[in-house]
Amino acid sequence: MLVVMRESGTAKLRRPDGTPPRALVVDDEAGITDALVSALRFDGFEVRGALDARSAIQAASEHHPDLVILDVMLPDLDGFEVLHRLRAVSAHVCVLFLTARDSVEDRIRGISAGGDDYVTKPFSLQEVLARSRGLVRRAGLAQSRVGVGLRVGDLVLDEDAHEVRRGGELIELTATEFALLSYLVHNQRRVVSKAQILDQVWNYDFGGQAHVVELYISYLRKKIDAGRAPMIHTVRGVGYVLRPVES
Amino acid sequence: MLVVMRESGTAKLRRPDGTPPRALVVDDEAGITDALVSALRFDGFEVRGALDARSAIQAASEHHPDLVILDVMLPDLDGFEVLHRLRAVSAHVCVLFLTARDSVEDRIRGISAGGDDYVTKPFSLQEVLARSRGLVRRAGLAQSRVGVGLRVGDLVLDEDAHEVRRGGELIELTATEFALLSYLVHNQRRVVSKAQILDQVWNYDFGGQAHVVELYISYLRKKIDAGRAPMIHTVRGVGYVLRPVES
DNA sequence: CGTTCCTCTCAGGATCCTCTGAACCGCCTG
DNA sequence: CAGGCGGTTCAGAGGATCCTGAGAGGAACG
Repeated sequence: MLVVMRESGTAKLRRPDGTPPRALVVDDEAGITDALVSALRFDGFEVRGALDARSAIQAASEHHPDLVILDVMLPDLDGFEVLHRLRAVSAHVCVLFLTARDSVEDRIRGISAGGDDYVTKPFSLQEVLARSRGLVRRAGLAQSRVGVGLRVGDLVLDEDAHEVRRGGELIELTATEFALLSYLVHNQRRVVSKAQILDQVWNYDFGGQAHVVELYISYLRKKIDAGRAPMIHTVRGVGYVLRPVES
Repeated sequence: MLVVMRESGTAKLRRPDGTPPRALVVDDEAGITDALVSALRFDGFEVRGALDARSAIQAASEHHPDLVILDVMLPDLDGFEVLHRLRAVSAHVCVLFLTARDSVEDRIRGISAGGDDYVTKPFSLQEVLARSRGLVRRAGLAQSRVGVGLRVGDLVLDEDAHEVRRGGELIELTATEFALLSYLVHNQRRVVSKAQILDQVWNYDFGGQAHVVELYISYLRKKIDAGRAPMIHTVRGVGYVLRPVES
């Protein structure tokens, strides 16, 4: 259904006809919907947003998304009822549920299957993006695992296996370190500000200071760049950038 | 009728013409149907779903499935009657019955001859998937048992024989341990969350906490990894992953 | 109907991760 | 040259996460 096209290290998701994959975001909090819509759009999806179940089903029947990001708690309809109707419209759709941490979590269980996944609120945009990419990729590449790894120079990042290698050597990263590096890899050769990093990598309810970013950059350097030609560069007053060595 | 194609350790079911095997899921509970459809689809089947006998027979005559997963208790028609009509349409279709625990169990036992099987509710998705794979594989490979074993490094898992070996040595596992390992093997090199594991390996009505998963991972480690290079790895805050030793 | 085995709950303890605070460094500017 | 600013790094508290032993309850089996 979908194939992965390589292009200078980053894998780009494409449908068989060459068009970008389509996503639909459904959440009644406009702020969250907007953030997800623009994040997914920037990541190469063609996206629609909806604030309630009714318009979500409407949008799905016009737009035929490959992926639906769906808040379980909607004002008008139950999330599972929505899922069933969505499946009736387009059978092959993947669903990524958004749930509150403790309340609905257990109700999800027992219903979600291979084509579905879920993320608990509050989440980071990177988390949702990573899961979305994973779902869509797996839906299209059931028979092949080629193209999963992202490459920057001799740095390879496998989001499925949660694995990072530099020059073949496996590097152990914590969850936050991995999310940060993943963000840098997806934005390689582009300077990203500390504010952007905070927005994308940390949970949206995180109230802390940009100092954490500096700290985790420092951690990453120790693990990724240790004793090697550095790939993580500081652009003073602007942010950070990940570049392949020597260019 | 069907052959097994190997690809880097995991076996993939294929029909003789190279197309994926076709399945039809019939259950009047939409949640169960959706979950099974999605799970089978991600396992490589081409799947249709139906909520009642009438549309099931309709779908079967259009879709010509190799496998039908059939709830015995349907609103409009008896499951056995459905089976009879399905067999009229396509003679050598495999049927996997879904039955309530106590009600019809013994009647099924008599009925289920000649390659058919049944699973009692509440079931785990892994259980249904394993039986489905088994039925379809046996229907296509009556004379040969090649390709049954799944391999990850020196770990070999035979779903038919319910047998696990590491480095040739036979390892005794309980039913739950086997189901968990089977799930990990089918998702080798991919990190799976505790929530995903609960969804797939435990019965869908299981109300317990994700803590059980940790417990069974611990059991598995003692049996699989004992005194050897570990294959089961914890990814803190994310889940677990099964990897062949040193790669 | 008794025995055995399996499954799950509970709780203690160990480990690891994350973030705060503060010291330090170097560059730029006044 | 002094001071300020941005960035880096260290050390440690607190918390989250995970592991494992002990044991109760129940299912399966003879």
